[in-house]
Amino acid sequence: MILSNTSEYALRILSFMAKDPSRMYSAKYLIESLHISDKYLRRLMTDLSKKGFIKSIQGRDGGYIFDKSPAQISFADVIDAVEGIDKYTGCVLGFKQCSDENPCVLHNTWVAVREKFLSTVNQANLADLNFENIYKY
Amino acid sequence: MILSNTSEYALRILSFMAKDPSRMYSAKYLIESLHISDKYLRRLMTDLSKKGFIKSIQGRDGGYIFDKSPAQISFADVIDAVEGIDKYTGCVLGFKQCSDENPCVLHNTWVAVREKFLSTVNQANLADLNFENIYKY
DNA sequence: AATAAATACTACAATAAAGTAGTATATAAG
DNA sequence: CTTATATACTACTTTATTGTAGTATTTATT
Repeated sequence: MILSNTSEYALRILSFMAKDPSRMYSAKYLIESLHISDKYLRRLMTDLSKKGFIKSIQGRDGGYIFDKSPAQISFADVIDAVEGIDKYTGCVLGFKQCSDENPCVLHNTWVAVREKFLSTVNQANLADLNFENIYKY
Repeated sequence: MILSNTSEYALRILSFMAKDPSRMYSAKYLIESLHISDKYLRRLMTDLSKKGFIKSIQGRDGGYIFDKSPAQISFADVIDAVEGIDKYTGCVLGFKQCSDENPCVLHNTWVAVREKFLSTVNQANLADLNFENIYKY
């Protein structure tokens, strides 16, 4: 996968929640629907709360609900919060000094891929998805 | 980085060698030029030999030389040999049943990114690079 | 044949990512 | 105020990737 597992999970959870963005989702329901392990999902949800995407409601009948409008959350925001978008902005051959002015042998070719990736994850937001298919595992 | 470290190293080494594709390169020279650790580079070169990209010349004054024309080696070939291209062809949200016929919420958006990536790595080959800048560390 | 200088192989070590266990804390409901 | 049920926290375990060490093998040179 291009993204890390954790980014993949974060996007999977948040895009699942975006289908009905004003309701509260319990950890249990998300775990059963999306087949992500209990403790791993809970830890990730705590992280996403701290980053301001969602808020958690503790105690009996608690769960998670969006704290920010899904329309305000781009995929790039989520990836950046979870694993850092910087991972995806560097030289494909790993040369630190590579730049537009000082390009590596593959720079111009690769920039096109990178721009496509970045523009897509920046423009795609959680409210603008095709909800005809919502997978549950 | 989108690619694994090992893919990055493999591409760095092979594109470096492609500047002068008929000469032999010793491990020592590649290590010094590209700052990849001794044993790691050697093991990777052995793998690349087994995959048919290069051949090794053992014994005194040995080294590595292309076994196949760089023009015949695409970036996708190298990535596939080193870490498997399948990692980059799946659903961005990790749903195994996601397909054109049964798309996940992000499928159509993501296909554009994936196609750009795949077409680029398939078309880019080791002979068709811009050698104005060859970095050495 | 001996030597020197190179690659090949096998096993191990270090690191980072992913996943798990157990306890603590919070809160709605009765 | 007690209980049930939820999330939060801390530490540990597992797995995959990356990197290292040491020995064996190969071969040009003398």
